[in-house]
Formats: sequence, structure tokens, C-alpha cells
Amino acid sequence: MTDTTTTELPKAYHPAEIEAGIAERWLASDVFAPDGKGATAGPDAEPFTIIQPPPNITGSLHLGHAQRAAVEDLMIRHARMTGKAALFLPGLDHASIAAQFVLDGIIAKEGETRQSLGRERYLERMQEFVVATQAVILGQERRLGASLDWGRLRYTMDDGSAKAVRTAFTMLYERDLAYRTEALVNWCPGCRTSVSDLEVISTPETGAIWSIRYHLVDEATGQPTPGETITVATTRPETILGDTAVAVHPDDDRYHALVGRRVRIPFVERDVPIIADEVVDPSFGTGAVKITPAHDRDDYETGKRHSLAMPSILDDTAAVAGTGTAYDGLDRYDARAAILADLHMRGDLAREQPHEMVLGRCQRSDDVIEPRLKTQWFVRAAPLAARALDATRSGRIRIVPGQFEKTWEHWLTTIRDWNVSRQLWWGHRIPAWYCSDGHVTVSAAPDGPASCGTCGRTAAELQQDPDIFDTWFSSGLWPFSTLGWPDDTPDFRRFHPTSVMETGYDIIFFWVARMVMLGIELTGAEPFHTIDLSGLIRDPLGQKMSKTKGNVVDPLAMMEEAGADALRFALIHGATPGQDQRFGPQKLELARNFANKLWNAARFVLGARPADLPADAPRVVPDAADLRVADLWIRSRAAATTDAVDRALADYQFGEVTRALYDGIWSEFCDWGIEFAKVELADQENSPAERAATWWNLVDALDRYLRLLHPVMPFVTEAIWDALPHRAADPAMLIVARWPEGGGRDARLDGQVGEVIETIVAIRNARAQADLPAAAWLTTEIAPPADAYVVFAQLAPQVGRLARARPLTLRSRPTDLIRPEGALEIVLSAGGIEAVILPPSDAGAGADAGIRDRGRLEKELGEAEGHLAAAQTRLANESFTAKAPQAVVEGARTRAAELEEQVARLRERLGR
RNA sequence: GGGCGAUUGGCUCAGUGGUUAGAGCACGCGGUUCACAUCCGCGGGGUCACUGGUUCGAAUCCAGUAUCGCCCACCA
Repeated sequence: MTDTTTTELPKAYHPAEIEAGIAERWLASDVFAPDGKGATAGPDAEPFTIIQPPPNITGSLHLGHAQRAAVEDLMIRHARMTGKAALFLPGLDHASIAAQFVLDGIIAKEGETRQSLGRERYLERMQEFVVATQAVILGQERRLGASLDWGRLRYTMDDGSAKAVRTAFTMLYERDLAYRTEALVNWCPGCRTSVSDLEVISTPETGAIWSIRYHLVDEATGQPTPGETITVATTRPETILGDTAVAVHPDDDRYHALVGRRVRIPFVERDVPIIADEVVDPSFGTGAVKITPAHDRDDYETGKRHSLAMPSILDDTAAVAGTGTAYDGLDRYDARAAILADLHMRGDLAREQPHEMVLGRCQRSDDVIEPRLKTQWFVRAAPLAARALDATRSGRIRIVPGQFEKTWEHWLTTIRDWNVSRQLWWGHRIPAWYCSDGHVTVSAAPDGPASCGTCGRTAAELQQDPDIFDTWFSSGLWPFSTLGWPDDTPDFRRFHPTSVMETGYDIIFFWVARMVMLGIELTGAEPFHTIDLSGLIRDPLGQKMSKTKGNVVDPLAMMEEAGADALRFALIHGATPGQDQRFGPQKLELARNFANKLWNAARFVLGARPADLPADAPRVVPDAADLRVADLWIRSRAAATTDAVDRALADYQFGEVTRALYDGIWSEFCDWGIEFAKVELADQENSPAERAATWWNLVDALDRYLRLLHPVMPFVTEAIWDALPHRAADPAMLIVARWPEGGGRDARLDGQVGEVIETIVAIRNARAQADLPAAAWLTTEIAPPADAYVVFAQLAPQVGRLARARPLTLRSRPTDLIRPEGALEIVLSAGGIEAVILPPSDAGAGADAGIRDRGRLEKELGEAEGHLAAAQTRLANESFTAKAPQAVVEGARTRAAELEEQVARLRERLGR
């Protein structure tokens, strides 16, 4: 398998083509599965599992999904390369209510509705719809290079999930953590279902508040008294029809005498009591509140406290119903208008004022949510939340970044019971059956219970609950249902609890908290040890991307244009944990350019193979004795990048990973490493063995960078790596190659070569400032620092070429430099380096150059003096020298001494 | 009403106590050197939102203010 030869790369970098070819190779070799035929991790390898949010099956992926996949795939590829049994399980979510909302829209165009099709045909349509969309989604994930184990593809509506849902619910029911009761729920009249508290979006709106006079009842006659009224304030006059009391505050003197009296509710002509309750704020409105227990959360509580009747006055479509008034059948808003008009006619509408308020709207349909009394299934939240909180407080689950722990705490400590039943069709049926006596039988059996658990009536006499589960109930089981739970499968045993759950912070409550709560309760273990929360992708203006705004960009188009690698890099590069990022074409361009740069660097390395190196020469570790100082520096910097990448990965700082790689590969390896190596490879004074060593060293460095970059840009790195000569122990593909070892950096050498680089930059700078011809070779003398003289001497050919400084002479001391009239002077603070550059005599620029050079030196002197003054002030401060760490003080002293030296020399040069 | 986050060069963003605050883009100047013009070289550009505090030392920690954004929230 091992291929020691070098292959040529095509001159131009065409990402789309390269990526298609590589994807094919990966899929064919089955390397994505931790136990596939191409996997390198043995059966005893440490398992590592990433939990990704299964995308909704309703549509195609957007940039947010692409970012999820990029980050998750980065982690999983890294884990795979470190020898772990890395499982990245693909999946899809049936997205119950979201899917129905989409499908309802589609069939509406055909003139159909849910009701007109009927449950059976509607579900058939849904099935057709999701089959089509799932192909699109999975194709997009593949295109992105997500190394998902396709053989384990799961779906929240598959048989395994169905079994998990039934079992989970049965367990909760048996533990009294799921119960059925009549309670006030959030009703969406558009979706015709209840929704959870999370699906109600608080929306500030300007509405109106009306003051309405209710007439007190004369207890003697039993008739309302025309002159005696109490005025209540309401924003929803239509709910008058459901009023069963008027409440005032017990300490409110204005109404004290009225408590216990009765008022007549108009239209329904019902007499209801005036009650005293602490819930009333005497300073708001009139201080008297109408109580509608069946259609308001506060009133419901008040109603329970006072044992009030709770008549419902709205039907499933939020039309008035069952009041026995003329308003029955009217939509709630039409009824409101009619009632207001009628109240006005009766003279009982006291006033109307604009009013700022917060309305609950349906997350899906935007309809105003109506609180209604319904018999529903609930999951008891408090005990589950307590265990979830314990998991994070004890550190068994870590939330990254930590700032989200507060959010987590707050939500879980104020959580209310979760309404899990939905009056929808697309989803898992609630496994509860009722007999004619109303006994409830909950069963996890695929075909339901054999008989009523209470009275023994046969299955045929039982009726299954028509409702389905909230879609998040099945997603909440995802980490373990996908591994085989409730069965004790090999996957479940091996991969659960999983490792890292990664998602956007927007579904921390919907999904993450539910997984933790249900996971701990049902499996006895936290479903993952780390919650990694990413920020959201926004458009270049900082707006959320949405179809209605029309600012959604198709990831596929971006990948076609710039490559999946570029898209991945761009998405990861801009990511700071938990922070949103604006995403625009510039970021993609940066990433595409980087891929192109790497491609060309690789082309250079491959093409630079010494001609006298036999084509079949095995890849060797270059003999240290044959390595030049430039080679050692390249090696040291690659090691430094490795350490930086490792640190960033350990901290989930993925943006840092790409920054370290971008700088390491571009600014160090390409800008200096390759340029240095070119000189060594061309130097005929180097022996063939030395030139070979330099080349093998370049290959080593490139190989290392490719490994480090592979999790971010898998395709281009795989393609280049394939063209490199491999080591004997290497596998056939980079995706399963070993992650580089850390360590090996030579800080002293880095410092000295750093001074060489500074000198080259300074010479280029002086040349440019003096407006000397870019192509001219300049006679130059350098006086390097004494301790770096050897390194300067070894890199002198590089300095000569990169600074176009030839002939180049090194002097031991600055005083040894020969300074002809009109020469450019360089005085660096670092290491006391000085250099003298002789402008070309034929350029005729000598005099001019000297003047410009003087300007540059003046400016440098000014800067140096400023820094020196600051350094001296710091050192003159006794508490600084006494209290600051010794190393810091030493550093400041050295710095001051260097600056002092530089200032003195600059002054001398300038004749001051 | 509560909570969280942001505020750093023209733009987009890094940088969680220590020399001279960085990057990409944009901008100016110069480049047909055999990896790359999707490139190379050089440069200009920032009182790190404001005020106060802690500290020998603050973009960084604390308090407050302002602006923007997000999340949570049953005052009719």
C-alpha cells in the first residue's frame, strides 16, 4: 500500500473536481465507520462519539447546518486520527409540526387541506415528501465531506426510534413522571394543536385596553342595579363570555365593601362573585380584574384557588363556541369587535386606550396563542431538571463556553411541566389506550396492550389516543435511541454515554436540556460529557438568515464556487465559541485563497525533489547531521504550530485552530520556510545528501501541516497527501493517518532566525522607503548580534537572496561596518543589529536615497525614544521592580538597554 | 422586569494581567525572480465605547453609564 513516490499535482487548483474524486475514495474504502473495513481503530480503541442535531427533513441545508457539520466533522476527524473509534452518526428529524406546516402549505396550493385529505392520505403525502427531501439533505452533507457513518443512518421516525419513544414514555408513566390531566395549554388555532411553552414567542405589540362596567346584582331582587357598577380592565373583551368572577386586592379600600357581592356578566347574563385575591395589582388599570379561568394563565390559577367554574368559550379554531350567545360561531376577533360594539350600545364601555403588551405567538404559524383547557399528556419536569442540574453542577457535563451555564441554570430552575401531546398527525402516536370507562393503559408493546390494565377489557374495546408526541420528545432520546436503546446492543454498550454534543445555542432548551433530562432518567447516565455550543451564522449585515428575508445562501453554490474545503475553513475560521458570526463572500474568498496557497506550496515541494534522488528512494527521516539551520527552523515552527493546534482543539477554540494553521502554513512555511529551502536546494556547495535532507525535511513539514489541517480541509489535504511519498507505516489515506506528536520546538533557534527575518524585512523596508529599484542587487554589510552570528552566517545566502542584498558581508561588530557616503543605515533594537546598504551607483538615486533614508531614520529614532521613555519610567517605579515577577523586570531591563543602544546609534548615524 | 453578550484600524473580527495590540479585506506604493497575480514585497491607518476603581502594570479584572443585539418573563 505504501507509496513512496511523488506524483505531480495539476497546475491549477480546481476544488470541485478534486473533492468529487476524494469523496469517492473515502466512501469506497468505508473509512467513516469506526468498525468499517477501512478503519484503523481496533476493537479496543477508545470510543469517541459526536452527537449532531439531526437536520429537519423538511428542506435543504443552510449555512448553519454547514457550520454544524464542519465543526463536528473537525472533531470527529481529529479523534479518528488520534486512534479513537470515532463514531459520527448521521440522522434526520421528522420535525413533526414544522413538517406539517410545510406540507400544509404545499397541499394548500392544490386546494387541499389536512382535513380534506384525511389522516391516512395526508401521511402518505408526507411520506412522499420526506423521501424526496432526505436525499437532498444527505447529499449536501456528503458534499461537505462530513465523515458520517452512513451505514448507521437513523431517523426519528424509524422503527428503532418508535420503540425508544414507546419505551421511554412507558417508563416515565410507570415512574409517575408522565401524566394525563386537564390543564391550561398553549393552543395554536392555525396549527390546531397545543404547543409547549418554548414554542410560544413573546411578541411586544401595541394593542388596546378597554374598561368595562359590570353591574352589581342587588341581592334582594336578584337583578342588576343600573347605577351600581364595578369597572374592570381587559385587553380581550371577548373573554367576557367566560368570566366567572371579578377579583380585587384584599387590601384595596375602594372595593373592600364589594367583596362577596355579585356582578352580572353581560351577554351570558351570569352572576359571578367579586373575590379578593393577592394576585391583583391595585395600581394597574381599575384595580378590578375580570377572571376568565379557561383562557388566561393567571385567571386559571385564581380560579383554582377560589374553586371557580371554568367554562371554555373558544373552539379549536378560536371561534366563540358554546356560550349560548349570538356570538357563537364568530372568530375571536370578530366576536371582540361585536362585543365591544354591543357594550358601547349598552353604555357599559367606559373607555378604550392604546396599550403596550406582550402577545404569545406560535413559533411556527405566528398565530396568536390562545390558552385553553384541554386534557393532555405532560412530563413532570422538576425531578428531571433537578438531575440535569446536578449533572452540570457536579461537572459530569461541561458546557462550553461557560457563559451558557447561567442560562441553563435559570431555565431548568424555573421549568414547568412539559406538554408532550400534539393534536397533529405526523409523528409518534402516544402509546396510551383508553377503555370506555376511561381507564388509561400505557404500553410499549408494538401492537399496544392486550387488554385494559385496570378492568381487563380486551384490546378490541380500547381506543388509542389520537395524539402524537412533540417532535422534541423523540429528538430528546437521540443520543441513545440511535445506539439501540432500549435494547442492550453492542453499539449502546460501546458508544454510550457519548462524548461531545455540538449544536447552536438556539436549541439549548428545545433539544439539549431534554436530552440530558431524559437521558439521565432513562439510561441512568449523562448522554454526553461535553455540550459544545456554537454561535449562529448571520448575513453580512448581521441579520438572521431566513427565507422570508431572502438572505439565505445555498451552501452547495458556495462549494461549487470555492470548494467544500474553503466553505468549511471559512465557517470555522470565523467561529468564536458561543458568538454569532456574520458570513459573507470575503470570508469564503480568504479560505479559497488559502487552499490555493497550500496547493501551490505542495506543488513546489513535489517539484523540488532533487534530481539525483532515486525515484524509488524510501521516505527517510533526514539525518540530523545533514540538516541545515533553515531546515531545523522549519521543523521547529511546524512543531510550534502542532502545539498551538493541539491547545486550541483541547479548548474547543476552533477559530484558533484555523488561525494557527493559516499563520503557520502561509506566514511561516510558505513565506520563509520554502524560500529558505529554495536556497539550500540550489546551493551547489551542499552535498547531495544535504540537499536530499533539506527536501525530505520539507516533505516532513508539509506532511505534518496536511495532517493538522485535514480535519478542517479534508479534501485538499487528502489530495495533496496522496501525491506525497509516504512513510512505511502510513495507511493509504490521510483520513486514517496518525495525528502528529507534539513537542520538538527549538525556542532559541526560533529567536535567532527571527532576528534574521527581522533583518531581511528591515532591508526590504529601507530599500522601499528610499525608492530604490526593486530588482537592484544591493551591496550590504550586516553586523549581527554576537550570539546569533553563526545563524546569520549560515543563513547569509538566504538573506542575500530574499533581501536582494549581494554582495553581502557579515561583520563581527557594528563598529566594523564600512559606511560609505550616501549609504542606507539600519539600526534594529533587537540584538543590536546594524546594517549598511550601498545604493547602486548607476541608479543616480544615491543622494535622493540618502535624504529619504534620513527621514526613515528620524522616524525610527522618534519611535525608539518614545518606547525608551516608557520603559525607563516603568523601571524607575520602585514598586514595579519590587513587585513584578523577576522575569518581567529582567525583560524590561533588557528591552530598555536595547532601546538605549538603538537610540544612541540612531543619533550617531543622524549626526546628533 | 430579569439575564446574557457585544462595543478594538474604513469593514469583518482575533486577542481573558506583562516588552512595540494582531489578522483578513479595503487603501497607497512597488513587483512578468522557474509553487502561487486566488500571488510577492513595502507602507499608511487604532487615546481598545465612556467614567471610576483594583493593581507595580488593564483592551484584558471589578463597579457604573451609554449604544446595539439576543434570551427568559402570567400584570389584566
